[in-house]
Amino acid sequence: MTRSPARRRASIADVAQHAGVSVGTVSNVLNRPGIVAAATQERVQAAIAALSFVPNGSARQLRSGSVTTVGAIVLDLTNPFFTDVARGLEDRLAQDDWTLMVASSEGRRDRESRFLRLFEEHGVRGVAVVPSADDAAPLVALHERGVGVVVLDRRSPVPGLSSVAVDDVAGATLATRHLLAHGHERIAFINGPHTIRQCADRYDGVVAAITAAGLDPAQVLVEITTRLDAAGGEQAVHTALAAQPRPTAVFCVNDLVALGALRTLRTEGLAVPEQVAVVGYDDVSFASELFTPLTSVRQPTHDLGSTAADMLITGGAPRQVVFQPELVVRASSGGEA
Amino acid sequence: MTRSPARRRASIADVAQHAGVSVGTVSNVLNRPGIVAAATQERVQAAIAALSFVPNGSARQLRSGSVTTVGAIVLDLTNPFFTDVARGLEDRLAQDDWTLMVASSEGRRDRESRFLRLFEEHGVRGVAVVPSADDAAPLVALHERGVGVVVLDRRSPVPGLSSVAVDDVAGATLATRHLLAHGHERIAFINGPHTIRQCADRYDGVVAAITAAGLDPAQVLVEITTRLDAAGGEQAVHTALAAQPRPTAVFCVNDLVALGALRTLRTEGLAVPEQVAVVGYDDVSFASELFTPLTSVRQPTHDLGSTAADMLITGGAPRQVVFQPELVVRASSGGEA
DNA sequence: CCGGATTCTTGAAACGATTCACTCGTCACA
DNA sequence: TGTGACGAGTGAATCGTTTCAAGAATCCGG
Repeated sequence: MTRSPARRRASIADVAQHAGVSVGTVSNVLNRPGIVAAATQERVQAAIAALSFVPNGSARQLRSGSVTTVGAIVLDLTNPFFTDVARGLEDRLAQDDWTLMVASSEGRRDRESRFLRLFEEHGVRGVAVVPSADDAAPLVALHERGVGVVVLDRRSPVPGLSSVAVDDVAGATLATRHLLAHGHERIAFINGPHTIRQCADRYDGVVAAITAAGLDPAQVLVEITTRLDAAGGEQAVHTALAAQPRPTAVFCVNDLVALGALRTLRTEGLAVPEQVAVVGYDDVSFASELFTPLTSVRQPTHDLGSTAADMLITGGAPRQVVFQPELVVRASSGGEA
Repeated sequence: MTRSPARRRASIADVAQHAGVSVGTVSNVLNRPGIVAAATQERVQAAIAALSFVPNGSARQLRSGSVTTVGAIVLDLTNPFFTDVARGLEDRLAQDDWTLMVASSEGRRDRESRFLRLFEEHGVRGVAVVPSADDAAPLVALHERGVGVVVLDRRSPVPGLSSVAVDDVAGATLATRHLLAHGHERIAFINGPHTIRQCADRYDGVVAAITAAGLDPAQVLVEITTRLDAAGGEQAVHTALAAQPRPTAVFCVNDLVALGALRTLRTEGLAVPEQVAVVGYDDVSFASELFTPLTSVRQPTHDLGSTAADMLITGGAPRQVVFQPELVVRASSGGEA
């Protein structure tokens, strides 16, 4: 307690000296207590306590090679969808006493590769990544260097990588079909950049639904690209309303964007769903309690994470899992058609 | 590319051999390129690329001692309040190219100490912790071992530790005074366990406001303890409504709890604010867009995080910063008194 | 052509743990 | 009394970097 803060951390050698044993014995007390005599063990434990010794993780890892940490990179940690996925990862990892480090790429490739490198340098056992772009090469290379890799929330573009995804084309089709069934013939789709695969897939789903209904996407659809958060939604909806003819429905690529859209629609004095219908994506927890309860596409978030974690723990050949989304209809789209 | 995945990672020695130089030179290329001849540098870089060499972070750290990573432990990563704080930390750290590892304690001491230990073993430069309990001893000990420590979202109980907090007593007083001004004389306070200091402080604030109004807390107040999430709010509000006489207002310790409370009130057919007024805490992004826009206590979340990060980076003597909260009045409490 | 600067490069000693081949008593049994 | 087995503990090698004193090579002015 009176030790100066600047003092060097106690090492295993200090403990050994203090307890009057060899370093090997201290290490044994730490890692295989079974083979050390009880009396010796006590003395060593006392020394550990006296010096408040904490083993140096770098040294341990350097020598033994193994860790039980995995890294996760998501697009946006302030989006409840991704925190729920992270929770799923954590829960499954905790079962095997592994731990999770989470990082947020903000959809930027430079941040993604920086974290990827950081994780690799720290020798993580595996990574679960929601990619910021389509290029799988860095992930494949990482995998070839012996690090477990799971692509999260989108199908792996290459067969050599595992992935856990939800069918985004189907989800967007569900939502769009619903809006078409309500008679909307002019729909704004507030989306993120197509470099993010989920955004591209959802766009395809929207187009597919429109085409399947015998309509012309060029007539029906207005796509607006924006940032994937509430502020993005606020801005984008202004653009959407300026389109001619004016859309009667807005489909948002996620619920945060939808939140922003609803906010702007309200300040603009437009009634939802009477004047403008709104549909979101993710069905986050607050969707049901909004001023106008939000129709949204629900995804099995927790399972997404836990399945990915399971793949990293059990290893094995790459597999691609795809879950199916479902549409949760609420007031913002006018209810059941 | 054709290398077997099981192969050992390339080391600096492999690179040195491949490039026909010594390990020292490779290290210099990596860390002080200035002192290496251009031609040599090129050869080494080529070798690095050829072997897809990634330096071993453990070894580097073991030798050099220093890292620029800090760990953060929050109570609940699915609560937007804490992700906003984390974002504040991240933003400030990024300015100095430091990186953040986030972990969620779920309010459990065992998880908190596990992560604390993990961080220390990995040699983090500092930690920012929202403590799960009142005992500062482990944090003080950690600090004495030379790790930077900032207590987040509550005042440090001891002078030796830095902290960045918001005045919780004041925040709760603000909210309660507001409800009293609206004529509520029977108020339910849905709170978390008092072992979490924020919860205890907010309780004190509620009591202070009631007393200051010349009323008897025992008459006015019903406190219900629950989990700090939406599900907790749903349950607790049932208990609150069963109290005799029945409360006409519910003050929730955070907005997630308030979200659950609103949900239950709606399914129970009780009008907000006419039959039951509701006030939350944190003013998360969706508070303004709820079915009944939520009156809430706003805290400077981002600043909380960035200030903490700043303290960790700049070091210096321990200081305790306290921000002031403000009340944002919306419909759920009946608007301005 | 020499001495001294200057510029690069080298090689070996750390860092702090884990691991494993050994040594040293003890004890049981023939 | 000798032998083998067994339980405890030892100590040196090892992991992959960084760092630094010292060596090698080149250059320049006098």
